[in-house]
Amino acid sequence: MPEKPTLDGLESKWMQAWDEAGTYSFDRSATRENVFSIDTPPPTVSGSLHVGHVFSYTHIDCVARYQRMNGKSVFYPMGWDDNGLPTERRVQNYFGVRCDPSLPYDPNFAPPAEPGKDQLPISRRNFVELCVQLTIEDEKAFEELWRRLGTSVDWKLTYQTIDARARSVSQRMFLNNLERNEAYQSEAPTLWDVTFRTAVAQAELEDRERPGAYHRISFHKPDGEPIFIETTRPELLPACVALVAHPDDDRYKPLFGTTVTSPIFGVEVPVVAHTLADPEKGSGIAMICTFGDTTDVTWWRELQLPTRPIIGWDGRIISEIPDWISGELGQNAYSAIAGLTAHSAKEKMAELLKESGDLHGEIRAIVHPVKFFEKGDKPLEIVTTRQWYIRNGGRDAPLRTELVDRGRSIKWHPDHMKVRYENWVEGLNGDWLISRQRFFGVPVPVWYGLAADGNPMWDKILVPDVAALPIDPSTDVPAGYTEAQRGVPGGFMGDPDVMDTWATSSLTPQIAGGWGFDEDLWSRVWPFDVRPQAHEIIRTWLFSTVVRAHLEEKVLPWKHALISGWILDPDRKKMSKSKGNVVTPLDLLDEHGSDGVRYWAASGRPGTDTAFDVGQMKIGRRLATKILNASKFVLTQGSAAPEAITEPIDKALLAALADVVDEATKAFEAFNYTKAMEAAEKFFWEFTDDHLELVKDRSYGLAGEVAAQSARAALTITLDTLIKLFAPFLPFVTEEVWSWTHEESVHKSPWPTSEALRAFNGDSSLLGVSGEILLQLRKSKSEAKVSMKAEITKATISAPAQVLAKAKLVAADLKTAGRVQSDFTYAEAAGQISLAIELAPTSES
RNA sequence: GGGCGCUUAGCUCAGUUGGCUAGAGCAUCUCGUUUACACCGAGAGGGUCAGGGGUUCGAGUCCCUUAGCGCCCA
Repeated sequence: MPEKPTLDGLESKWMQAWDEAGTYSFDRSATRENVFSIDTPPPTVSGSLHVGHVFSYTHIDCVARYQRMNGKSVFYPMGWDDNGLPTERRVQNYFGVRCDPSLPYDPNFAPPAEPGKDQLPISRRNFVELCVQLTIEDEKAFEELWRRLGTSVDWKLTYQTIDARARSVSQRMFLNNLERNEAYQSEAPTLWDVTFRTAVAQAELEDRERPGAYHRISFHKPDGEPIFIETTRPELLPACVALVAHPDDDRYKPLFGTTVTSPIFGVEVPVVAHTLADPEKGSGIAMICTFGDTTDVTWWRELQLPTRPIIGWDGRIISEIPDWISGELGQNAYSAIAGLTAHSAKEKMAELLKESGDLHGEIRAIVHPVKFFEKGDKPLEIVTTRQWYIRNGGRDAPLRTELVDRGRSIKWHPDHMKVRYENWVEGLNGDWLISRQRFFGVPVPVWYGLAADGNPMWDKILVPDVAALPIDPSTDVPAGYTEAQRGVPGGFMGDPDVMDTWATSSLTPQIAGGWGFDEDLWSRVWPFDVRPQAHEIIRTWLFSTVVRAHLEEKVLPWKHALISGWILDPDRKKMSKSKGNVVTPLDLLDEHGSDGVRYWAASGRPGTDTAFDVGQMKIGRRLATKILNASKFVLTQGSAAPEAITEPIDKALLAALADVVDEATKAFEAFNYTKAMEAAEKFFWEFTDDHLELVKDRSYGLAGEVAAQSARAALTITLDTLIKLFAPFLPFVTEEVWSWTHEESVHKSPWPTSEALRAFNGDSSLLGVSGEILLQLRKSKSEAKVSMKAEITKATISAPAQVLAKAKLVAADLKTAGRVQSDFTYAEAAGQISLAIELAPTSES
């Protein structure tokens, strides 16, 4: 035991010791009922480290540490989510390169020392190599933070969502889905990000309020009479396929079944009826285009309208003049907007309409919700492409019902988070689009046969042998073919796409748990006990994981979902980089200590958004310091056998402690780590402030050896128990204190139980009586503005007889602790305890 | 527009099935160097539990309603 204990240096000391001793190693001889398995979020390593990480990972770590002490073999792997768009973006900026899949691989390629002004085009394989290289660096920084924070992860179990095992699991699961017809391809209108030139899924969408403008435009009836529509997208006029109004709208009823002609382009389009047309909106009649928004897609599908696409994959107006525009005027107008971005085309179109006299009144500015890719910064377009989908109930009511039921049978912490899941599943409007036209991801593991004319036969899907996984169809060759047949008529071609990141990270339990490659491990961990995560990814990560487990095995992937809240800055806004209020987590850990920061994090209950508060971290650090000092005191007193405990107040302490143990245990079983910590903390401060002060002199031996032994034995038991109760939250200081008297780690010691403590038959109400008397003794000195050491000549305790009887049991300790010179006198009285106190005259008075 | 959550002391938050004379920490004020701890200790002040209505012997807690904040979904 150090002379002057300190928190400084505990992190590095114990990080290393735990690593060397394998303290957190998963014991894979344990069978399923003795395992606690955690499917923890693989963080996106290309993002920056922030306090949100520290926050939520502390929560599950507290639970993991409790379960470990509770006798479970804890399966707690860490993964890194490195595949996907964020990494591609980071590599582009970091190295100044971009992926051009048409280029050949350059084995001698080295990235420029400094990113140039223009991004250097490189082959896909070179690009992927850089992605892998950079993520390995990023992962080191992440691991360092996690270790520093004291997460009790088994680092031997780490995986990456791009590593060979993950790719293999992901591809194998996809092939299973394909075989069961749960994965399918479809040529369909798709939400498309023009910047990244990839399809995006419903789960990746977000609505953003954007300025727009209503343009009032006249179409023309056969008799030349105008009919007015209002649109925010006049540039799509050449893509118009019909006008639509509500079937009950008397203004337009006579027009249904007739045709009108579009201005400038002179294209004849039908007027149709559909209930989705809103009579209140604009003029009540709208143009349907290929495709302005998802409602256009619905109309197009349900009314079986033609397809007239004019927006290309790059978000610009397609250059070639469409064949449905025949007149010279229309063709010239189209040429004027061809090649422009949607934004520029809109302005040009407005000009042209003004010239032709078909733009009426003022352009009316509005603000309206526009769909964006959550990682993108241009509005999504809708283009028709061939994509892969996985069924998720989005267009299949029975499956949807099954998935809603699955969600309901998860034990959510807090419970109300389940509605997020239900809202999402019930609002799905299509299957899960999993193919992405990107590069750094798990390839869609199929090839297609090429017809004699060289065109792909999309329905002639060539699948790899499971034993060959993972594969890359752009370099691997399907069975029965040779590389020479790639891209030639009668040969084959690889699917050029990769899968959505979520298509792989929805399989983290399978990847970490050994599905398909370590059946022994799988049988010990599956289904997992808990999925900890933040609420904003319930619709993505949580839901997609449920989908995959349901499709594969008709089971839930885990029993519990532990949902963390967000970190809010002091203005109650979500912490974000753009606001410049993100704090570097390592600096925080340096300044307040890992235990201090963990204390703050653990004070945020499941699902509750929590203010970023260094004050709480300071309190946590103070608690850790207090634990050091109180432990030093208790352990310096020496110990004694439990049988030595004879004093009623010592037994009372243990009885109260038993209640705390039960409370903390019950809270942990309900995943309420905050409540468990608060119970321990409240008791600890009462213990140090009152009980230690009360029994200190007796413990020194001032009342004889028998009474001293009773105090010491009770103090030791209490301290040991408290250290264990704090261990899940403050792993460093508790380990330090524990190590003074134990060989084995506190983190592998058994969680305390209350039975042994209750066996002393203490009466915990004694603590309340002694505490109240102690308070009044102190108060009398405080009000007299004298030292706590000042002597009291006489004190009379007034209380009901029952209470007086209890007071007498503690009188000896109270007398010495309060520096009362003569024995207490007692007066029976109804009501609260009250004291009449006479202070010894001080030298000044 | 639909849904979920929140609103309790200056601040951050507890408050179980209604029993509360509403708690804690921080901050504030006063006092105290006491051999575990000055990164300390002791004591004190501070609240119409967002507003309104209802149920009940009794409401911070249950019901209705209004307002504000946050989030999810459309």
